[in-house]
Amino acid sequence: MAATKPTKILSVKDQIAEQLRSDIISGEMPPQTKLNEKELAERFGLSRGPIRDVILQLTKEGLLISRNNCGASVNSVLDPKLQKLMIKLRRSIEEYAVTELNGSLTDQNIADLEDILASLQDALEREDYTEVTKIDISFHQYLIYQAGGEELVNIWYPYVMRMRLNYKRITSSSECVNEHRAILEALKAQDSATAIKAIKHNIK
Amino acid sequence: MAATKPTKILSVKDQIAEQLRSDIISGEMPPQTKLNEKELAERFGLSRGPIRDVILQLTKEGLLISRNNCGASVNSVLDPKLQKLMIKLRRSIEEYAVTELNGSLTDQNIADLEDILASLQDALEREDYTEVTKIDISFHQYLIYQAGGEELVNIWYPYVMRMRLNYKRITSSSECVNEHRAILEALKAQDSATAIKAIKHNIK
DNA sequence: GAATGGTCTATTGTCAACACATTACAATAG
DNA sequence: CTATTGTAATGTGTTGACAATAGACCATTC
Repeated sequence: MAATKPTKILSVKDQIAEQLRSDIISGEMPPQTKLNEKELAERFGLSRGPIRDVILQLTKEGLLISRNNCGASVNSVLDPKLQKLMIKLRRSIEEYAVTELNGSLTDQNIADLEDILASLQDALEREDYTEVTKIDISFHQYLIYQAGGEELVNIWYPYVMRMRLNYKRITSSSECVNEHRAILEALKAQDSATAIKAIKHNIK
Repeated sequence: MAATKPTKILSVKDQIAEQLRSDIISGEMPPQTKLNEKELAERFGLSRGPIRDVILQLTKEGLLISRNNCGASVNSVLDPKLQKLMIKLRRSIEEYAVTELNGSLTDQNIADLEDILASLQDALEREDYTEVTKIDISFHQYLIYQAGGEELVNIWYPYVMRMRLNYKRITSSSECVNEHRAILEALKAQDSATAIKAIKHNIK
């Protein structure tokens, strides 16, 4: 069999969730925007059932806020104190990940990460900042997943989402690629201390 | 108008979720147990819709694990390394909470907490350990909610659930009440350092 | 006998219609 | 004119029926 790149297969709900997350992160749906189930169902050509599932999921992720019988709306920015706490927690998780991964990354893993960095660079040059944000997240997610599997991704994800919600517009300079490259290089060199420093510097 | 104690009103889904959490924490549904939607729907006298919502919610909380088209099952215990990480993260959150709450608890808050401790004592004497666990959680939840609202509770909750999943049987000695009383006393005395120490001692 | 392929059943995913709650607005009483 | 109550419209919660899928079982082939 040809060693074709495994095409990611996503469930319907995951695709909808992905789309809505993009809309929220890009600022297309600012905080307080109300989500109408019927409307969304028509937009995606589905019934309300799957939409409701997605809304529940995004609510647990912290992007939306729902009240009984009153629907869901895009969550607003966090209290600065809570924001600081979230940054601290996310850092703890990512420091754990790079520590855990130190020396256990395969050549394939490194190649994958290089690919992600390449597409990050590409998106930056196209000035597609929504895409930049998504790729940025996927770089971190790759590390988290390798270190702790789906379980760890699930507890990590809400922090990223809330942080993204707070910095509406990503400060997308070329630093972005450099910061991530620094992390990758430290991991390749199996230099745990430098990797942690690089992660800390990237998460802010 | 009479100042009756406000009776907590829970949505149907929240009640189902509460029941399932109890079943899982009590060990009645050990890890790997498969959840059958139709079965559960009949048990609670509902259709599958709300049940599906609850399953999704508990999955996000980490109690269940779901795969596409294959249903959900009770999640298994964590890798010890991840468990240690979760304890660290939960401690960070609770330390934040007691620090934040220092000096800002109202008399009503303190009375509420005293009430919770009283029912904890009561449940212990009845040797109803599932109830003990639930009240234990509600004590902490009260603090978290006061410090950071629903938002903070939502990110805190998964840690508690996963920790409960790991210690199948609560080590329910009378220490349990004492540890919580120590936290409350430190808060009453507005002694932040002692409160943090007490929290740290309680979360393990 | 092991492996491949094809049914069959149990269970989940999706849908459209109905029941109910909430909100906004209009009608009425004071 | 203001406050309260009744009513209509909008949108969410729930339901039961239908479609699609995964896993088990059996037959067939090499």
